[in-house]
Amino acid sequence: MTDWLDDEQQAAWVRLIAMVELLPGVLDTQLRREADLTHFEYFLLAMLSEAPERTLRMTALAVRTNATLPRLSHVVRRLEERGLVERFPCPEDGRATNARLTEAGWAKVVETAPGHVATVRRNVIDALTPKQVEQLAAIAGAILERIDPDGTMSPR
Amino acid sequence: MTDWLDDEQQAAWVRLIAMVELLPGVLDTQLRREADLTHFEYFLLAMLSEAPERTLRMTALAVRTNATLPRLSHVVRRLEERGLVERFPCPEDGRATNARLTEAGWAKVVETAPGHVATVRRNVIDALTPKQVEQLAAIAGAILERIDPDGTMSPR
DNA sequence: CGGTCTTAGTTGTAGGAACAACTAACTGAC
DNA sequence: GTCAGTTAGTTGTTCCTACAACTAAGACCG
Repeated sequence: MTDWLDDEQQAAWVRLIAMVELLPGVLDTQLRREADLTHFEYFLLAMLSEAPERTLRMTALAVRTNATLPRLSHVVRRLEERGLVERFPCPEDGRATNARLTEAGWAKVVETAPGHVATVRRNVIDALTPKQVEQLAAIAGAILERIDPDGTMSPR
Repeated sequence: MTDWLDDEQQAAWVRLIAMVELLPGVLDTQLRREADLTHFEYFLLAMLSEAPERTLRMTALAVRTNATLPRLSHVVRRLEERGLVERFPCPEDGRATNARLTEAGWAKVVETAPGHVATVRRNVIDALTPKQVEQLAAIAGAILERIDPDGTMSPR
């Protein structure tokens, strides 16, 4: 076995895996229950809500949510069917499509955010000391430089 | 908005989300390419490989891999069809089923582990200082106490 | 302009995961 | 013993995601 992990590394890795495996489920479950949204859908709506005109090109939205274009296309279609998002062709570029948050979509975000933030606090932030929060930002940043060198999802 | 996150917390959270969203894909892609396994399947085989007799009851395996029993049942069936695992009824309890790693399954783990460990090193461990590896273990441990209080996945 | 290449996005399909419903086997109370 | 309740797993359905194929529009080049 080439170059195995030592005990310290092994411990960090096992816990990281466990966390990475469990955290999405925790977030999805809460959002599912309270807003009938997956975490990905919520995140997508949140990205739109922060954009100018609450509008983004599909490609830009894909970058911000770290989704492939096909995946995004499916998800946006479903959200459009629920009236939370609308699509319209981009005037400047006939190939492009814009996605815009509807009023209902904005209301959904506003209504959903507090419960979501509370979940994040309860399960992550409040579990850590302020020092650890700072460390976590640095650690996650370092790992992202490896797995997401273009910084598409979290600009650095 | 009740009790929002401050900038420091926000930064840590955004990066954590990005990492949690991207890391599984990185692991899955490498294992898929080199061993035609998902990370979950690899992890399952690895758990079996460390168990006495390379055998575990389905329920015990579900706990260690943090899977629901239905999910585990499907995955083990597929692995059994590929000859990597075999199932047999537990002699002591007629309800129970044991899953055992076959020779082929063991060989698969042995052959796959080095590449997997290299990926883990490249994308995570080597991105961090030894100090940060230590911090990561503590941070992930603290979060797991919230999201996995029974410590099913990573015993503490 | 006509042909090729690239970019933007959609659609179709196949595979995995969550959830619910079901079966089989044990356990404990009367 | 037998009947209610619990535990162990499996099976089936629905939804989501990844991957591949396709369409349409702009860009570049002669």
